Amino acid sequence: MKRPTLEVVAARAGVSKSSVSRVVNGETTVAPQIREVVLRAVRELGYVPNAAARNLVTRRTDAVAVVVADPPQGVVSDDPLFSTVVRAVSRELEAAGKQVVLMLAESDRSRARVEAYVAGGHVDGVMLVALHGTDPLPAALARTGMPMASFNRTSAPDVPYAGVDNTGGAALAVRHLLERGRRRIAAITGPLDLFEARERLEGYREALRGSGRRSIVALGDFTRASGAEAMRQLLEDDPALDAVFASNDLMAIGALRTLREAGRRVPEDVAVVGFDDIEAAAYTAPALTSVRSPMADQAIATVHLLLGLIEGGPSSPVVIPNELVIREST
Amino acid sequence: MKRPTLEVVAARAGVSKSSVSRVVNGETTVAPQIREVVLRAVRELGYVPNAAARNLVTRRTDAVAVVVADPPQGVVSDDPLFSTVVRAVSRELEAAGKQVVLMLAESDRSRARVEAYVAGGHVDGVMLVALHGTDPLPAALARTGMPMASFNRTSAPDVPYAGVDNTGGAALAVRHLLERGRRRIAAITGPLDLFEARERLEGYREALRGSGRRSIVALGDFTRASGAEAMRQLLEDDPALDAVFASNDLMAIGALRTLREAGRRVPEDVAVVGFDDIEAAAYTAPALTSVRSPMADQAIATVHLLLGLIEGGPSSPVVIPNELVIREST
DNA sequence: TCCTCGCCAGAGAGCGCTCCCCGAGCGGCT
DNA sequence: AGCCGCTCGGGGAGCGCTCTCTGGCGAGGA
Repeated sequence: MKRPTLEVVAARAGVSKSSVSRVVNGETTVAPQIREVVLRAVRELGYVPNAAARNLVTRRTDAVAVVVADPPQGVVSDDPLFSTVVRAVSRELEAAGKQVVLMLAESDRSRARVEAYVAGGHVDGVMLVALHGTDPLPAALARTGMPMASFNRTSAPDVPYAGVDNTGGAALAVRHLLERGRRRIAAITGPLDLFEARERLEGYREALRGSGRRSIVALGDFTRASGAEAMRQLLEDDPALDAVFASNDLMAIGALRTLREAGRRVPEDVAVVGFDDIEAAAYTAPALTSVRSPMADQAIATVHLLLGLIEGGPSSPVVIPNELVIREST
Repeated sequence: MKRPTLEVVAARAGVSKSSVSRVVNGETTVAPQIREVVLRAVRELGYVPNAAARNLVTRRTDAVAVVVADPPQGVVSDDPLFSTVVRAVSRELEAAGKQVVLMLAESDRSRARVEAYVAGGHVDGVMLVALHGTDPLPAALARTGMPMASFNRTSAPDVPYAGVDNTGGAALAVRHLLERGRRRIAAITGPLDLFEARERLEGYREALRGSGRRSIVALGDFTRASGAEAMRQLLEDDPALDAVFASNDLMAIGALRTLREAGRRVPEDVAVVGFDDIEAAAYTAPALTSVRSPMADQAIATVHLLLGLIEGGPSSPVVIPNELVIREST
């Protein structure tokens, strides 16, 4: 089953290849009756342009690589971040007529693969998601000169990004706990090679600084399991704590579980705040207070950043504001 | 910044284009010293083959479309299914040297886009995810003759798929509830145009049939919110119920919330079983008993089905077995 | 009436690659 | 020694498209 080519369509319509090409590409300098007859031929033959041939000569691919980079153990694997972001990004890129080439950069091998692919000019631009702060990939990709934008800040300073106000959001959460009269407020932080994690921790410290309260920090990796484990450690270190700020909701969910097992009532004994306001936050028992940072908006902003860059426009980081959603856990 | 071509590499290495092509494509009929000198030239120039040119002549694209089809309201949007499946699929396809082109088929427009894209021969095969039973897309795509495999069964009978034993799994869950001595066992079903939902409901009915118990069914759409709502309705319809089987974990989580609000203790007053055993199931309060159906395995099986098909091999549906994971909720 | 200008269709040269085919070279057999 | 056959490198056509350039033709001005 061979697909018709431009030439076949031209023959059918009784015009030249050039004219068919012009019509197909929507150029205006075509007489109406020619356009008409060409369009009919296209329809009758079910003609679809061969993208490979077109790319070969135009040097455009109409494709964008969406690179999702996190370690194999999958810090974000079951994270709503992945689905939310990838979906929002796809939808937006498709609306802009771009194909989405999804690439996972987990191992060193796949990183090299991504780099070669991008350097090979198979895409018009690159969209980065979920990068470790120490990951060399963004810098390597930036060196190819390919237009690029990142969901959240990365280690490469010149890669434009859309991010949320992590520091401000964390401070918001902690101040809320202080207002509720909590005195010993612990934090569960994410992996500190991630900018989000560092900034959220900074916001926690900042808010606490003014209050004269001591900071108590346990390290997690943004997964539920790590949140549960960190909570166990916090309870051991300071049994008198009466509040916890978790750097993301998944860890907050893990913390809730540990608290329940330890017989602590939430929020009576210990108040809990999360970050991200994922959908699951409204379904925990008790429902989780969380800092809402609209990931979909952030994803869309990143896409627009990238599209602007591809068009040759300028780019400046975008910061998405966030707000506190108060539920039962505080 | 222009990339080097085959010809440039050939000149540098002092051999013909043909030889370079052979080396690059790993053909064996090349003398070692030629291979050596070519490889060095490739390295020195940073040569990367132009995929467009290659595709143009070989008619292979080394790309696979992963089509995720669900309505815009996003039945699976926050569903771990999306991230788990898309990740597993990507990883497996990348290992096989295929590019992953992610396409969402939500609106009619995007469905048409997918169809045109596939018909246009831009990919070597199609992988279908999350399709409604009544969706005309699988049949339309099947008509293009493109190799295709589906994650879960679809309405098009001749599309090979990898699925789980939905009927058996549901029956497993319900029999477990019966063994626990439950007498009024309700079900929350998913949207009935999905095969999974229909089959799981069938399993519920089948297991109940032998026991002389009545079935009580409420309709959900696989989201948490719908599970919560369905549970409210079930409590209203039959306040004496003492167990619920939810067709997926997300709805079970919603149901748990409603039960908590209604002051019913789980599992003392009402036992709850879910389906899928997503990671969150271990973190609900109380932790959720669920039918484990390894989605990643299923995704991988689907990929292998597709790859086999692309290679021209035969194909027969694969059914992944499942097991019951018993936790606190029953 | 003739020339110029503008507009629009057609011709054709590549884009970078693969792959068929040819021919050179060499070893083994008669 | 001559011939056959086999291995392996090179030449070059052609994949389907775009885009520049050319050419034809009608309109308008001198």
